[in-house]
Formats: sequence, C-alpha cells, structure tokens
Amino acid sequence: MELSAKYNPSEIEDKWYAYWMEYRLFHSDPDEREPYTIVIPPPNVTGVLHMGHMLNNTIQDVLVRRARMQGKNACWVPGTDHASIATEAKVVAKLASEGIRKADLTREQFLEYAWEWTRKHGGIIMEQLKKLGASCDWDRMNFTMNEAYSRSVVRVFVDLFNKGKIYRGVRMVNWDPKALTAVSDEEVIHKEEQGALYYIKYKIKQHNSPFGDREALDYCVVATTRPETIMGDTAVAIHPNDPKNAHLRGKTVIVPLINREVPIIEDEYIDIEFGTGCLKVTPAHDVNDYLLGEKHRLEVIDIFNNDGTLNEKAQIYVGQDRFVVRKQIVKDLEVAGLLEKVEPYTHTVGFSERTDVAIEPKLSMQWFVKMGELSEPALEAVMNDEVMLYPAKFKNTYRHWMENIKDWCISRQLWWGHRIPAWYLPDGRFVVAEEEAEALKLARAMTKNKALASTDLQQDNDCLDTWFSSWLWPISVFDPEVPGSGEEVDPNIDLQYYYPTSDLVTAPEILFFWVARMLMAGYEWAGGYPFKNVYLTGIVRDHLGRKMSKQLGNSPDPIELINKYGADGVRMGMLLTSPAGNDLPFDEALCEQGRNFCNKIWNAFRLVNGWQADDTVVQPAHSAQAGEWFKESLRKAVIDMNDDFDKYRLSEALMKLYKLFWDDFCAWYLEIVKPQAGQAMDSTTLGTARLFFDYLLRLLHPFMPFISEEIWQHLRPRQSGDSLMIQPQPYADSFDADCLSHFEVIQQAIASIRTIRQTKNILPKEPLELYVKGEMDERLFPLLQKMANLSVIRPDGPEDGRNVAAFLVGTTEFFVPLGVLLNVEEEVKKLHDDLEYQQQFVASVKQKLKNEKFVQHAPEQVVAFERKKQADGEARIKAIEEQLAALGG
RNA sequence: GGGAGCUUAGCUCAGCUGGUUUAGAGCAUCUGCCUUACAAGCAGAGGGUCAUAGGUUCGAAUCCUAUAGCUCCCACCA
Repeated sequence: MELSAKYNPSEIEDKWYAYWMEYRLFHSDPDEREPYTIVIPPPNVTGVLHMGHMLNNTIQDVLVRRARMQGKNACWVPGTDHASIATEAKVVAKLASEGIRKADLTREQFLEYAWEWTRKHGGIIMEQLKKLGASCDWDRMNFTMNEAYSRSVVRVFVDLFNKGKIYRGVRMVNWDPKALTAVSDEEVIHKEEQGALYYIKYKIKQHNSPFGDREALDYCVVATTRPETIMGDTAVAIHPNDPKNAHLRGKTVIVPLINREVPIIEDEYIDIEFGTGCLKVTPAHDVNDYLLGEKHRLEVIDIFNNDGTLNEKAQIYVGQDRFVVRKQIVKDLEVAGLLEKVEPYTHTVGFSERTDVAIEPKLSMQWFVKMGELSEPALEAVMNDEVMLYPAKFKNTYRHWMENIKDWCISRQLWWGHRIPAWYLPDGRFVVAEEEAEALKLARAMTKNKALASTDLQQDNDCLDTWFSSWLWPISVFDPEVPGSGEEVDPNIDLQYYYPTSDLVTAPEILFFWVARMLMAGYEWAGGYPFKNVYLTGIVRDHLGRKMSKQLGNSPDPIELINKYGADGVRMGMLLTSPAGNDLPFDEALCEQGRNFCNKIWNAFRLVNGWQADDTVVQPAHSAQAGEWFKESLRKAVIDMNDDFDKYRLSEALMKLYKLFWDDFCAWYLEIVKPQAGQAMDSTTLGTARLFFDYLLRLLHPFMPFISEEIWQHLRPRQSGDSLMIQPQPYADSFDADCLSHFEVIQQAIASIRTIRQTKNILPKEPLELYVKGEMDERLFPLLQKMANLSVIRPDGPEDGRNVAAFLVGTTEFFVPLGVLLNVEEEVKKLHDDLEYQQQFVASVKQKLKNEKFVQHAPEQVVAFERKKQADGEARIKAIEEQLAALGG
C-alpha cells in the first residue's frame, strides 16, 4: 500500500465519523458499568460554531473519549437552547428586512415565523460539532423548547409558585422608547456622552413661621443631568452626616415650575462630595431613586409615555419629547431664576443595541423567584467541595455572588420562549396552572363563579428568561417529568443512572447565570448536585488580546480552520495553551503545530509500516535496551498524564504526550531500532515497536480521534466494527526511575558528541572513538555506539591528551580523540570558563554549608544534598584541571 | 466604587506544603544539514535581576506588606 508522505485529514475524517455512527459507538444505555456523563452546554439553536464552542467541545470530547476508554459507560448528551432574546432578535431583524413589523403580527403569526427560522437554521451547529469529532450520543439530542422539555419548565414554574417562591413585583427595566419594548441588560450599550450637570434651585418651605406658610427666600440646590424629570420628583435626599446640608433636615422643598411640595429625606447612599450633596429623588425614572423611594416609602410618579413623550402626570410639557423638554425646561428654569449654573459633564448613557436610542429606565410589573432558600444548598455544595470548581479561584467569586444574591427576574417581554403559565381574571387577580383548563378550574374556585369561561381568562403575554429553562438541563434531558406529581410508579431509569453527571465544561462568564442555577435546581428537584466537577474554560482571544466577537470580525471560522489544518490539528491547537480558567490567546500557529504533529505521527507510522520482519535476524542489544527504556518512559508518561487529568490540566497532559511521541518515541526509540539501510529487522523489535505504537495511539485518541483511528486500523487486520474508540487506555502504576536516569546520561553524551561533530565539522557518517572515565552503565554502550556513530568505546582516558575533545556528564568524563588538530587556545578558554563557573558554584555551596544555622535548621536531606553538590562540583573541577594540564594550559 | 486574579525567556505558560546543581517546557529565533519516515523535517545552540521596593527566614520565583501595570466579574454614582 502506498502512503502519502503528508497526512491528509480531509480524506479520512468523514469516513471515520460515519463509521463510529454506523456502529453506534457514541450511544449509551444504562448498564452495570460505572457511568460517565456530560451534558453539553446547549448552544443557541440557530447559532453557528465559534471558537469558544470549539474549545469547550474539544475539552468535553477529550474527557468523554478518555472515560469511554477507561471502561466507563460514557454518555455525552447534545442539544440546543432556544435562546429567547438572541433568536427573537434574529427573527425580528429578518422580518424587518422583508418589511414586516413584529407589532403588526399576532403572537401566533410571529411564533410561526420563529419556528420556521428555527427549523431552517437549527441544527447547523450540531453538524459542525460532528466535523470536530464530537462523540455525542445523538440519539439523545434535546432542545429546551421540545414539548416534553417545555412541560417541565412550566411544571417547575407552577411548583415554585405553589411553594411561595414566585411572586410578582415592580422592577426597573431598560425601556426602548422607539422599539416600544423592554430590552435586557445585555442589549444595552453604554456610551460616554458629553452632557451637562444642571444646578437647580428648590425653594425651602418654611414651617412654624409666625407669618404662616409663606415661601422663604431660602433654597437648596440640586445637581442633575436630567432636568426634564423633575416633575417626577417625590423627595430631595441628603446624607445624614452632611454638615453643610444639616439645616435642611425635616424640611420640605418645592419642586420648581409645578410647585409640588416634597420632603427632605436622609440616606447614607448620598455622596456628600457630588454636586451640592443634595439629590433629587425620582423613583419612576432611576434605578437607585426607585430603591430609595421604596426604602423611604415615597410616591412614584411616572411622567413618561411609552414613546418617550411626557404624559399628563408631568402637568407641563405634556405630549412633548423628553429631549425637547430638556432644552425647554432649562430655559424656563432660567427665566424663573431657579437655575443656578450649568457645568459640562461627561457621563455614560445606555443606548439600545437595536434602535440606538437612549434607554429610559421604566418601572414595570415582573415575575420574580425568591433566591434565598434556593441558593443555600448550592452555595454550601461549592464551599464544602461537594462540587469542585476548576480552577478553584472561582470559589471566591462564586461565594461573593451567592452571598449577595438578589431575587431573579424571570419574565421577559418576548414571545419566543416558554409563556408564563399565569392567567388573569377580569378583576385583575390571577391564577397559576400548568394548563388553561386547570387555570379555569382554579379561577372558578377563586371567584366562586361557575359561569366563568376560558374566554374570560387572559394568559400572561410575557415569556420566561431562557435560563429558567436551561437551569433544568442536567435533569430534564434525562427525565422531563421532573418535578413529578409524586405519584409515579416507576422511577426514571436514565435519571437514576446518569444523574448526577460527572463533569460540566463551560465558560466562566455564565457561572452565575447558569452553573449556580443548575446547582439550585439540582438540589430542589433532583435530590442533589447536578455535576461533580465544573471545568471553567478560558475566554478565546485574538493575538491582540481582544475577545473574539462577531462585531470585531476577529474570530476565524472554525470550519475553515478544520479544512485547513484537519480536525485533529485544530483540536490540538485549541488544547495546547489553554489551562483551565486562563484566557486563550488564539493563534493559527497553534493549529499549524497541531497539523505538524499529525504529520509526524503519520510519518512515524509510515516508517514502522514499511518494516519487514526477518525471523533469522537476532535482536541487536541496542534495540532490546531501547525497548526497555521506552517501556519505562511510557509508564512514567501514563502516570504523569493520569495525574494531569485528575487535576484537569489537559494541556499539560497533551504536552507530555507530544514530547513522549515526538522526542522519546520518534527521535530516540525509532532512531535506535531503525535498521541500517538495506538491512532487515528482527521480529521481536518489530513486534515491540508496533505494540508501543498501539499504546501511543490509545493515549492519543481522546485528543486526536481521527488520525489515531486511521492508523490503528492500518496497524493490523481488524474485524469490522472494531475501533480504537473502545480499546482500554494503557495502565501503569510504577516505573523504573534508574533506567530512565541511566538513559539520560547516554542521551547527554550523545548530544555532546554531536555538538563536537558540529563545531569541528565532522560529518555524522564519520565514525569516532570514545573514552569513558568514571561511572557509567556499560550495558548501554551498544546503544551509545550506534547513536553517536562510534567505532569503539574504551575505558579511562586517552594517553595523549592533545587533540582530544572532552566533556562531562555528571561527574563522568568523556574523551573524543580527533583526527584534526584542536585550536588549543579556544579549548583552553572554554575549559577556563567552565572551570570558573564550577568554582563559583562550589563556592556558593560551601558558603551555604559554612553557615551553622543552615546546617542546624535545614532538614538532613537538604544538607546531605548540598554536600553531594559540593563533592560533585569538586570532582568536576578536578577533571577540568586535568584536561587543562593535558592541553598544557 | 466593591470583589477576584494576574505580572517568570521574543510569545504562551509550568514551577504544588519555601531547599532538588546558578529557574523549566512548547513555539519562535540562530547555526549546520534535502541523512532512503517526515524540510509540516533532522542535529545542535543561544536566550530570564522571576514587575518594583521593603520585610519574614539559615534559605524566597514561592510567604507577608506596599507600589506600579494588566485582566475579569458585579454595581455603576445624580
């Protein structure tokens, strides 16, 4: 069989993915084995794969494939999220491009468009994951708006409501006066704006005056950027410890132009240094003011219409736009003598991402979940390490957030999502139920009106926050009947077997949005934590350190990368420099490195594949030695990699494997056992080499599934249905450290001889002689001889020290007689430099040992080690001095 | 403003409870090689006051304090 000199991924990747699918190797059913479960963080249903997904899913696939090869029943559940905000925004934009406005559609019509969009674009991302090699159990594909899943979301809402954990309340939302809708915090873009700070005089009302309630000359000054909202003022606030405003305590002031009397309140929220230290309080139009208002029980006066014009509650400027009013009111205040001054002022203002108009904070009725009790077990689980976060530094952040948790606003003014299962009665009261029929029953009971019809009920128009469905993900993908009625006869087998899942791999920015809430849901409805370990990935950045985003256009298309470098190459590129929790500065050079590694593996295979065994050939000593050494090296690597995996240090595990394969296996082992040109190979060595290759492929498979499978299938005849995917991982629990260190001495000696060749211009082909003086494992001489191309190895030093290149490994001296004349001066200088270095080294060690406190306090081992350092150093000095003497230096 | 974290070679990072020759790796760089597996390669080499300043200690990249710079999360100041 003819094999190309370059590995060609595109020829084999689809073939093997189809093969794995054909034999259902990704599929999992509960059995007696230990389960290993991952649920995918569901990407947006209509999204496309970006680099963050690449990283995230590569990590998951590595973990899943490894667990599968460790004999666990591995199950990776795929699926997508309906992503209400993002998807609805896309649908609205698409309709707009066709000249259709959402406002002109009924809910049903809009949802029809949305489903059409979802059917058209949904699932693209899952197909892309297949290109990456993701070994998901596609039979378990899920979607947060599936019928069953949706029922579970509604059931959870009803359950929480019945437990008294859901309530309605007023909340400040980001109102877009142009789109006439609330937008989420994520859709608000904060921009710096050059504005002004207006200082407005509020007259102080004089009480207890002997002359009655007459207006005084006295006033306080309030600084504001939004003078047009003063008609909504219901208080002026000062700091309780503010001496310069102390005279205002207990007074009331008059709101200019409309002459409303409002109280002076005191609160520590006020910044004494800002402006005059007096804050106008407008609860309807500022988040902080609203909180102040709530605290001090102030009246709330909403002076704006939905389109940003003023309403009749403003009393003046009714019907005019907020920005027109701002200009006009400043003039009017000035005329009235109530404007003290205007200062230029730079501040940030929120703008709507969709319409680019200034966001108006607006109060509205929303649904909330009480978080207090729900959050307790979720906080505890992480703090007592029942659930582990990797890296652990996120524990602090997590605690900080959980301890200051606020109630969760779960309603969204959107149509694409799970509609809130609340029905309003004509009298304004409401009932909560899973279905309309049930709601009607409840409503009839509540009103004691049996004639009440379903047409009298109006279901809430809002839908639920996306996270309110995705927090159930690790439960509902296995059992959408949770929370059940408590009357189920058969417990759900899948949930029992796969839950809790093993590892969750996700981005740190959704630690609170998603991870924390899944923990809460797990304890609330599934009796315990939803996952044992949370691996928080880094954020993928470009080489300038910017977050990759569509807007910047700095994100490469993952599929193009796969086409260019192969899936295995890209996977390796993603994993090479991505320790958990650290940012990943992405560079295509990393994929190139991955591709090069594939090529290296491929060519190593070509070499081994081309060898023919000859039973008449006896195994050379060096080949046997190389085999013994590589076996130990492999064992050590397996142990080290297991340790790395235990700590979720995937990139380090991969780097160890990279070096094991490239350096130890290719550069050393294969080079040692490689027969001379034209010579045959003994069957023992060939068998061993193939066995090693097999082990290496097993180690490689979780990281690079395609190339490893391709080569494994070539390595020996296979039955159909066989796959590397399901072979056990190599196992080791110990290794021979002496064997490795003896070999290392040989490696260093060989490298030194090669350096001599290079500096002396001696070709590798030309054999050299070698003298070895000192301790050395002589059994390894044949190996040394082959790799350094030595004609002979002799004990002790040469009699004539001239024209001999010398070097040290440890304390062992090596001499290479050279046919050419040495540049004595150069050699002497080199030896002097080395001597000086060694002398300084020994001096520093001596200094340390002379210190009585060191000898007293330091552990015995450490002192003994220092003594050995001294002895070795002195031995080396002696050797160098001898060499200098031999050169007559 | 509150919280968390980071700063080690040109780049990306290891370096765990202080002692393991005078700090390691990969990539990049430089030198020499088209050696019949691989130039997407082989062989070799160079490169670091461990951000700065103090402190603790017999001993500090490692522990403590301050300073500077950077990153992230939360709240965003009328």
